[in-house]
Amino acid sequence: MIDIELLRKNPATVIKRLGTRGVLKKEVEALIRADTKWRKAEAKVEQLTAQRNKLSEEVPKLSSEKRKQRISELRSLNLRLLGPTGRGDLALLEKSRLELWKKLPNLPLPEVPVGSDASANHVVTEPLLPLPKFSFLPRNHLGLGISLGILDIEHAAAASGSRFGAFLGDGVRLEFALVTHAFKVLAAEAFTPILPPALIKRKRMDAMGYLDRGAEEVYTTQDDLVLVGTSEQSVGAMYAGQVFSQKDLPARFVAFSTCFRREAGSHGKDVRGIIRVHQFDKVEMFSFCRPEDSVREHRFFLELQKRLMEDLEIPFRVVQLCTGDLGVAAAATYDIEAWFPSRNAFVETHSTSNTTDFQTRRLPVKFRAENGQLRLGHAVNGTAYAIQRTIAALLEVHQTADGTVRIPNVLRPYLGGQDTLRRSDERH
RNA sequence: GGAGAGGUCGCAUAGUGGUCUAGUGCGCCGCGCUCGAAACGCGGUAUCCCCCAAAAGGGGAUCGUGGGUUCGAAUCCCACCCUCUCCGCCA
Repeated sequence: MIDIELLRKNPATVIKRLGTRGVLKKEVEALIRADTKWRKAEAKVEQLTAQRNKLSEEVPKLSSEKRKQRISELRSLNLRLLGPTGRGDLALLEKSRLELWKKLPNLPLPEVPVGSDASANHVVTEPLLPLPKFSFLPRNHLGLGISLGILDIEHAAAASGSRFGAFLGDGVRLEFALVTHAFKVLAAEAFTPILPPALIKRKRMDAMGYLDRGAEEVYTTQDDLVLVGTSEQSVGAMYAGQVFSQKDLPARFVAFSTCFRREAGSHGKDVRGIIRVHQFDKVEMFSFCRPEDSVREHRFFLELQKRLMEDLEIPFRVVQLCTGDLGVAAAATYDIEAWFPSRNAFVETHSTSNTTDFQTRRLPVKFRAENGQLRLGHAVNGTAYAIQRTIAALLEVHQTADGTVRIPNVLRPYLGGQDTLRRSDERH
């Protein structure tokens, strides 16, 4: 949720900044009106309540005659308090105010390029590594994975239908190698490793900003729990209500979890292979920090992501999302896009967002500043490795003419020194 | 899933319808005493929201959560959540 104080004090700024991401002026104005009405009603109800409390406190001191009279007065006062102009009305006003409030996305940071959709995104960094040149027609990750025997779509479909995949053999070992490497690199940067729950309470998911727009992406259960689409949601949810000491910030976490997405709005997109599936695994970075540090923390996350991709020797570029392409909770987002030779294109493998106080306000997550003041924290999240997409990119980039795939140096120690992925019937 | 116990201010505890603006102890902060410290004494020490705002101030809500009874609820009633102990089931 955005800062409603800011909206009250400076509505023009909020309208302008949200306008850059496609929020209509009337949506913001509707909230202002609802807020004003609610505040008036709130003041009125509180005044009646104060009066009620005062008269009620005196009851035990009154003589029995006066007491009867006072109690009947209080009964009628309570009727007013609870009636249509009292608390009932207030509850309705509060509800509609909250609904309008929750619908507004986060304010983009000033440096975010303005644009209406992905076509206005800025390429920040061109690939540092040269794009691979092949003397043969490069195969896609799906064909490679199947022929290497590390990817099984067919049997996964038998179990679960479309948009599912299973890793086999070296594919499994490759996943664990990536996970182990990410945890190793990030542990050295003061990230606390965490294996969080993948099912979280609906209200926590709501606080993280994933239910007001895009709720159709979320798998639900019969138990008021929802499946996470990223462990960012789990880690944020875990620290709902937390008050950190300032000295413990930034509080960094590296999480591994399976992620579940319905992909309801992506009809026909990336249907083949493991680029876009209902279930995937991801190592995720998450940090709670001071507001004045979140921009720096966000850049730090981007640097870590670049390093993790460089370690895999996969060419990539960095894209800064424009205002119109930002997720609901994000104030600024960078994507990393890896080179996919079979597509002759870059495909998103990483994303890192500064969500400022949008999520921490509702969770809430605060910290005790050195002067004793209680303040809202900021939250920053970012992909370390999205396993399926990363393996897909790795297969494509490091494929060779004979159908084998070179394993990047950095991963070999985790694989007992193995340097190549080859068909199981070619081994020995 | 079943049985039992419990959830009150940072921690520990008191509180079974109005004297609770939730007491006490510990911790923490400030002041006093002291060369300094300990001890001692005095004062302070939650969060959210509304009004008015420069500040001060006024008001409301919160005793796990949500309902209910009542003029009035930490206290009575109902439902739920969580923790602990045991049983069952299970990886």
